[in-house]
Amino acid sequence: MRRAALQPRKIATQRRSRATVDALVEATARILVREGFDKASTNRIAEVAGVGIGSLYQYFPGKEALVVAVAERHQREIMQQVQARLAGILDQPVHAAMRTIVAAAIDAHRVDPALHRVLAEQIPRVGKLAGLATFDRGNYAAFRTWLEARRRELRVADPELAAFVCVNAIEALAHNAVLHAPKMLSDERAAALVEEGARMLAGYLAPRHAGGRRVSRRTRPA
Amino acid sequence: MRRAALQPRKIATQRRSRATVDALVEATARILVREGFDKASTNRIAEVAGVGIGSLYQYFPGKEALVVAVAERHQREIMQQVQARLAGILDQPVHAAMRTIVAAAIDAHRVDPALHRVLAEQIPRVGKLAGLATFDRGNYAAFRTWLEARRRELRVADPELAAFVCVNAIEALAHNAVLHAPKMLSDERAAALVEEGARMLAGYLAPRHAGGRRVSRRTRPA
DNA sequence: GAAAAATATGAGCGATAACTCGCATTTTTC
DNA sequence: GAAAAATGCGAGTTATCGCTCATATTTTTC
Repeated sequence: MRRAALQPRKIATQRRSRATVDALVEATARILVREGFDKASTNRIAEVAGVGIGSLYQYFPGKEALVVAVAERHQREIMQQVQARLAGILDQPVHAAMRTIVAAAIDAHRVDPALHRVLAEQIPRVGKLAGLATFDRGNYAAFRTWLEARRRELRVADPELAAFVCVNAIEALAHNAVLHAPKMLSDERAAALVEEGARMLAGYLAPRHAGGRRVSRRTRPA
Repeated sequence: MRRAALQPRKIATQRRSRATVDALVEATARILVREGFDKASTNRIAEVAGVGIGSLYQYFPGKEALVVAVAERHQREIMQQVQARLAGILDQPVHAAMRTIVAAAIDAHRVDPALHRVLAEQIPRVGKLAGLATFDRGNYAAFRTWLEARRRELRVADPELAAFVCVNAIEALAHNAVLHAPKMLSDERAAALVEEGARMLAGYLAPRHAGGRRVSRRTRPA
């Protein structure tokens, strides 16, 4: 009788209750992928999870919270897969770094394409979901940091602007290749796509010498 | 009693009934923008349109059809605004052409940003909606045609791949600038954004000389 | 201007959703 | 091993949705 009466939702998580929560999140993900967002009612989620509806509402205030939990789990998986690949990026020349980033972005979208699609489509509706915002901001900030670290080798007048252009281009390329144009990723073509994307970005950031050598003595007195 | 009994929906459109249809479409657009997709129930649409629900179902088979009608109207408005600007593109050098395209894409998204956002978010859910598919395919095909017409001046090994890369980059830039980063479009910065995008694309398509002059005698024996 | 066709209406039906609450079962505590 | 907490349950309440249909009103036809 500690504080169970109030704050009826999402409180305790010890022992088996953890299994209940996991089952609910897993069921939500399955339904989102196999039956679509509209079929993911709280009643159905509980049913698929093999859990009573009452239990669902003990841990989640509603359907949105379940979807958020699924999105966060998915994001965690992507992050793990991607961050390892981006570790060595500081030691690579510009063009190679871009190749790494584009390839990593595409692979990130391939972690669970069906789920990623549903989440990407539905996230805007789900209470503005801080999750995706965080995710994108993270990519954006990381890229900006990389840009500024390499500013000497590049020709970037406005890092914020350049980061905006690059991050959006990379994300769009990866997203649409995986979700809307699978033909672009069939073996031979996949490598070509990565190479083209990398060439575009490297050419944009370091115009004259694609290799990444320094190119002009200064970008501006500022 | 021509054929009214069967096919009860969406048949006749003469005289005042046209006004009813217009009122319904307009009401749908208003609700989508002001209250969101979820609040756009058929009952509410009819209410806002000042029309009985029965009338709604005489012209539209359901909510989806209303949303499709709104999307088609929005797309028509965009097309009118954009096609004029892209007319002179064949006479422009590569870099200038890219500038025109990027600027046109951004302006297209500015026709009615709030509505565009809702439609972009909800369209994936609405019966696969042929509308957007048509729209994007059109852009894609048009760009490919332009690419092949200019093949001599460019360095494009695979037009399909290049079109994919460019169209996605342009669309993402415009979409996110207008809908997620309005700060990028405040007067001075807007021009810079267009210029950066154009530079990236032109550099990608015609690497050595940004101006658009010919650059290599052939891309491949194929 | 009367019959017929077209158009407009809205109460209400059936379905389904989100969510509650009183109670059963399991686990922990001492 | 008994009391107490934690956890699990699901029939039932409330709300809203999409949609129909019998009927009323307007317009057209001749």
